[in-house]
Amino acid sequence: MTIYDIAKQLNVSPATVSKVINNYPDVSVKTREKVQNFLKEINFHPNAQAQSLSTKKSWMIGVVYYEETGVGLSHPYFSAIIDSFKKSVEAEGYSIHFGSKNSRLMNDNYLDYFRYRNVDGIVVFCTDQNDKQTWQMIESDIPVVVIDMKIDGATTITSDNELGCRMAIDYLVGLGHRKIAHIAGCRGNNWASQVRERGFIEAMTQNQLPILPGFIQYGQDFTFESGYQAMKLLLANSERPTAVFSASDLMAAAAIEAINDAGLRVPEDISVIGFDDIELAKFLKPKLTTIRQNTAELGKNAAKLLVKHIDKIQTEVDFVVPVEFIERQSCKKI
Amino acid sequence: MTIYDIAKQLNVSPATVSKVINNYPDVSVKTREKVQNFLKEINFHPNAQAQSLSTKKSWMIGVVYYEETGVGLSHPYFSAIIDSFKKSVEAEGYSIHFGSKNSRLMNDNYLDYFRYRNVDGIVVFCTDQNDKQTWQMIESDIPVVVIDMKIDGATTITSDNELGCRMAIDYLVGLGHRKIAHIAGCRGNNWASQVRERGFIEAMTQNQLPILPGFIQYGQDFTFESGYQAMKLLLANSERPTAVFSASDLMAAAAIEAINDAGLRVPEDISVIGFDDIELAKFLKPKLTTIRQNTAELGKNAAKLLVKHIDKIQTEVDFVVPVEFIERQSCKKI
DNA sequence: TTTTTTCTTGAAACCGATTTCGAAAACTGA
DNA sequence: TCAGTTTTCGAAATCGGTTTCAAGAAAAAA
Repeated sequence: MTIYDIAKQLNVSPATVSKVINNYPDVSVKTREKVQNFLKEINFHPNAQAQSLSTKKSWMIGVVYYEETGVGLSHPYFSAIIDSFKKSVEAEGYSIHFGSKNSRLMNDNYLDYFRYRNVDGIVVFCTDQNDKQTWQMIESDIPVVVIDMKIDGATTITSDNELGCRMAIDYLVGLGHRKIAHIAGCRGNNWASQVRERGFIEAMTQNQLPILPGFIQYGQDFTFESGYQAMKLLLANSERPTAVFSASDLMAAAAIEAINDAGLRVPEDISVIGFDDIELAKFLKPKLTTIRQNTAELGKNAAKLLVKHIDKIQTEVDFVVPVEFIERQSCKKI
Repeated sequence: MTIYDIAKQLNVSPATVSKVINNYPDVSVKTREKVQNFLKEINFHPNAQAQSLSTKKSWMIGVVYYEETGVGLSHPYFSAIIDSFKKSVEAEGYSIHFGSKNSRLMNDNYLDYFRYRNVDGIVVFCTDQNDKQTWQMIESDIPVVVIDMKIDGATTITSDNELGCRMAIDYLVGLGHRKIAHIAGCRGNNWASQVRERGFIEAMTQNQLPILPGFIQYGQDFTFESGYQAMKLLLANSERPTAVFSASDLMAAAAIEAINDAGLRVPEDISVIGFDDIELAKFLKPKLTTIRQNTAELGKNAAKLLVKHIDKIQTEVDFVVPVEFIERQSCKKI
């Protein structure tokens, strides 16, 4: 059933039907009601493709994330943000569509894909600063919002990582710790990882504490396994830390495991603090003290900013979402 | 840049350009190469909407899941399946598009939405058997695959829940347990919950063990909180179980917590076994023995079946994916 | 009542592809 | 060389909407 069929049935023109659907003012009340009733009756929904073709608006938001870094759909941090993002854009009339490198299209980058689909905007997740594809998208004419990374010239949303680091270190210092080590997310271009490492260093400096040699160890893409290795290195260090600040909860979990495996206990021997507050955190033994990223707000604001960007109301903002300190049981007074 | 522009540039007709793009045979080698080279040069991608409009094929797969039951995007079981599903359909040329009840469209059901978008197929997740919307979709002309539930007249994919239950109970029985209780997913129409409860009962019967009064307790949508309450009830029972088979890992985690809070220990006092093998399972103390659902296979086969369905190669299958027994440390010989 | 203004309406062009079908061009073979 | 085939090509219709604009109808002003 098309607007042509409807037009014929009602003895009006397709143009009129279209106008009713789109709430144009130049339709008389009588005609409008006649058409509206009929539309309701047959539960008419226009064809999205035809609509997009002529309006050049698809009401789709493209979503990309980078599987390579292991931060895929199944990472709880990511999926929580997407969940919230989805709800918010839907409230604005958009739907989300996942980017793909498609065998059929033989496209080797996401921008081409999104161009092909004519998405109205793109949200990019968790990537490194040198990623070519991310830059391609940012520099394109399609509105883009980047989550979890600041980039000049792009609209970005991030958690207040500096604050989070300060909270963590101040807390540990408050408990009397002075020998505090850091497990960084990775060595390389991951933005969050770099920022948290810098945040750690700054917070230590502000507390006039030295960072002992070997007290920063690097994970690999925030994974459990790499966190475990990093913690082992910290334990093998000549000086042993009394507290460890991990750049992610997953690595914190790994650290706890490594500490236990070394015959030591958390928090009695070593305090551990994480970052993220994924669901896992409260199931660890001991329950993990951590810095919570507000995934709901991140997703919601990403959506808001993107929609504004699409509507040309504003461009290029760095939006920072507050973090929250979550005290549980993995840290102890020294 | 459209095929018309290209046609003009190359002094051919739009029809010819289209034919080259779609590998029609009736184009001479010379012309074909001329066009192909140019397409490459300008990195041309046709307009998806225009294509869909004329071919009536959108190369999009609709995905629905039910937030109400808490089995949203952020549930690790769900997102792992989607992840695998996504990869498989992309290999076949499709992309995934999330269903939405959209403020703009004012649609109050997913079928209308998917009709509007002209998706080529739909995958439905985790619902109860009486869900009207699921039925609407199944009975529609759009190919549908349902994950995690069997329904007559629909193509479905499920884990081998019966086998999983048998494995769990046989294992516990092998360890000498006779007083085994079950925490069910929920009281109501959830398919997985019902099947596992039945599976529990059958496995107990096969082992000629009685199910003591009050030894089946119900959670609410598999949540932690409800699992905790259920376990508390089991502990308050006049006879105390020596082992608990939980219908999900999350509820098993809750059970462990409840047992500990009651001053008892797992597995020394009570053995606990879960279902799913989500990431969490290996982080619990003790590490959770559980039945692993093969999310990768579930997603992959859902994709395969759906594509076959779309291509009209086959319809209506109940595909069952094997489960795997994962022994960790939450169960002990009695 | 006539003129002017404001409301309604629909014909037609357009969005960017696909596909049919007839005709022209290029080959056959005699 | 010419009739008969086979290739190659493109005009035009189609998919299902939107939007402009001219014109007719109705209402308001004179």
